[in-house]
Amino acid sequence: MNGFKRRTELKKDKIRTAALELFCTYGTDKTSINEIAQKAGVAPASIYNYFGSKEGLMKDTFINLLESGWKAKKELWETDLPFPELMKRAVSMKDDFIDQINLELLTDPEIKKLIDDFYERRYPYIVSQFIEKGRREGYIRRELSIEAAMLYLNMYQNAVQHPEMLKNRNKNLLKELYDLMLYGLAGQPIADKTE
Amino acid sequence: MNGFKRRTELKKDKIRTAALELFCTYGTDKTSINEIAQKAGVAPASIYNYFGSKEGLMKDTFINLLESGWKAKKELWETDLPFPELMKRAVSMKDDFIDQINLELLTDPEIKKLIDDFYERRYPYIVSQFIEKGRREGYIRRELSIEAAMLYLNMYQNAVQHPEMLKNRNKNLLKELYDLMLYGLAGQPIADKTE
Amino acid sequence: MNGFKRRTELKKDKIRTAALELFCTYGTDKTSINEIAQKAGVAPASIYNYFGSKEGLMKDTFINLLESGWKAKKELWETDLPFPELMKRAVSMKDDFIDQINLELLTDPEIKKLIDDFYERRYPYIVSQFIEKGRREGYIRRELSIEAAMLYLNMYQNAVQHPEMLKNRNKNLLKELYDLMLYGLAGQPIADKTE
Amino acid sequence: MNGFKRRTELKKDKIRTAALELFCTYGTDKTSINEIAQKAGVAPASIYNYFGSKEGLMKDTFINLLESGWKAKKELWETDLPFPELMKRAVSMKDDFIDQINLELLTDPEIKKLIDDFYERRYPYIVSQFIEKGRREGYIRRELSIEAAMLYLNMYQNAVQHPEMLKNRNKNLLKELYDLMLYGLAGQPIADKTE
DNA sequence: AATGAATGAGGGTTCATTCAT
DNA sequence: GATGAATGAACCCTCATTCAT
Repeated sequence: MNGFKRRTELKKDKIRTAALELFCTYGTDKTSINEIAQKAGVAPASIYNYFGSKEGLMKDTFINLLESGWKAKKELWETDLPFPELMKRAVSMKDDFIDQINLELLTDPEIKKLIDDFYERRYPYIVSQFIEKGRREGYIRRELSIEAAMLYLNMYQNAVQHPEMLKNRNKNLLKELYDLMLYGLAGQPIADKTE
Repeated sequence: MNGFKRRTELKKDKIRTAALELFCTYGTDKTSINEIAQKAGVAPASIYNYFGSKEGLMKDTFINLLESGWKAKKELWETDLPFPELMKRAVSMKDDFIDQINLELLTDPEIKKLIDDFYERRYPYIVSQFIEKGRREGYIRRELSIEAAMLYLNMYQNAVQHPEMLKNRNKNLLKELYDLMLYGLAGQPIADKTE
Repeated sequence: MNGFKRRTELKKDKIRTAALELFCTYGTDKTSINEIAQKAGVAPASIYNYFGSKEGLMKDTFINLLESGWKAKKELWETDLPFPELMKRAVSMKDDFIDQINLELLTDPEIKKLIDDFYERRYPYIVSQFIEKGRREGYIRRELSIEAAMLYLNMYQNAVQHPEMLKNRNKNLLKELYDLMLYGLAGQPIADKTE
Repeated sequence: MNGFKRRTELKKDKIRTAALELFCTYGTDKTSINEIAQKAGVAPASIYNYFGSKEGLMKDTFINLLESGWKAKKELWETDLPFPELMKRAVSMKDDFIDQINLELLTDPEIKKLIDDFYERRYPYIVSQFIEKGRREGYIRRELSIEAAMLYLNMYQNAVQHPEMLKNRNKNLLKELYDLMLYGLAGQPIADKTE
């Protein structure tokens, strides 16, 4: 890559960074192209030169987010942590993955395909590995389907990352939630092994 | 109530209905007063006559939603269903209650007070009754806190009502989720008693 | 006048009173028909029944003001006060007469005629009497024209009633102004005879 | 300054000119951004690009007016004209200075400060010089306060510039007014030295 | 290639006025 | 005749996008 393209790539990244931060802080709707341009130190028109439209920039941002989130997740799964600890970390992992960016983009076929790929192939694969580990270590009963486990994980993730939850971050409450995750309303909480 | 006021009330309701639907579909930001007016078959200015401002309409919509949701919920809790059935219904009950409408309204003191009242008094009361019933019937272990139970319920509710879930409404998946609710990842699913 | 018409006249007056007060406080532009109606305790449509339009109401208000102002002024001139005192009172007399109501009405021929009548006939008549009195008592030099005297009086009236003047109502400043009125920049102030 | 900025500055000035004229003719309230834009030959949105808001444009217009008026006034005072001529010119000098633009802007702290500076420092300074000159040349009696002189000048300025006065611009009337300025109602007019 | 300027389309809101009862 | 409801036109303003340099 020559110095010309490198400088271009640098500017694109500055735009991406600015956009991501503003999008996550104020939402895509409340973030104007002008604000992004100003924060990135470029002219508004440049954003159009690079990304075509606001939706184009959102798409780019979203895909980047998805991929980097995927990478982090994959790294986590590939560690050798004991199952309960892995579970806790997976659940509490910041996941701008999917929630931060509004779903109205889903009309875009490229995005739709990516998300489908993600949900149909990549995510199930990783979750099935998670479940397999859980089974091997005796924490997950055999008959649980992957779909149910995926939903269950997402559910916990949403709950744990809910603003109210984050605000009153309460150790006991979190511990109870993790117990519920393993044993449900009826089951017996086990003695804590990791904390 | 004379015919005059009745017709007024009717129009107000048409506006409310249109607003609710559009707010829930597109979000409050992406819904313009013009759209609402058109869908309700009134002039935009009429909405201002009735509700003062867009925020006023949002407030009205939100409060209505909250109260009618509360009423339905209360009725449900007061039935005599066995605990697992009650749990399923509570969780699958449509609850635009709080999630559908954006939280930036929370600046309004009236709304804030209502929500606080709801979360500090009404909701805990009902959940504590729910838990008590679960304990009596042997489905909930004694040491579970009300806070954790509230969170857990909300979590399931959000999951069950998640668009994707609703789209692929899958009997088995739901059943698995309910099992997870009672017994977690590790526990033993019991033979289904209600289905 | 029967009871019917009397009640009608009463309502009209309530509207007039409300309108005058609001017009003078906020200006005619910033006063809405709805506000007037509410303050007067009638329906907005009633104002249209009585006065035809907002401009109609403004016209009515303006004429009333003009006439009542005229009456007060006339009464003052007909007293027997010594000239300097008369002058002070004339100048400091609250004169919503002409300034309070915006001049864009002047397009209306009826108003225009009234104002012309006022400025061409009634006001010169009264001022000429004032000047005559001033001359008789030795306070006004003989060669001063009526037009100039009219302007001069208005000028002082505006100055004395200027908000800033009213705010810092300063006895000495006022006294100086009255001296200037009689003797100008160059002349000798006389010993105060009235205060 | 390159051609780019020059053209921008030109457009800004076109907007300023259009705004000033319309503001003075119809008042700031009755002048819409659309009208200004049309008269200036730009898009309404451009006005917002340049001045931020209607209030911003008003502020700019007002400050420009104030400063340019000040400059003209200062130049006048610094000439060597004899006192009566100076006085005439000062009074008849077009002074949109302060009266033309509505006072509701005074909420803006920047404007408020400017006006205060003007009325507390700049204007008194110039008037005191005027008075000093008048005294030296024997036209102003020694005991007259600066406050009174300021008021007196303003008063004449308003009168001379009053629309009706301008309409019927009458040489004799004006001359009488200037005599009144120097000698009041009672004093002796001097033989005219300048005309 | 990069930019600052320019804008059209649309948003929320107000209000004098008319309409239906 | 009196009213509350209803509205069209206009206002200020924002912003994604295009244009001229």
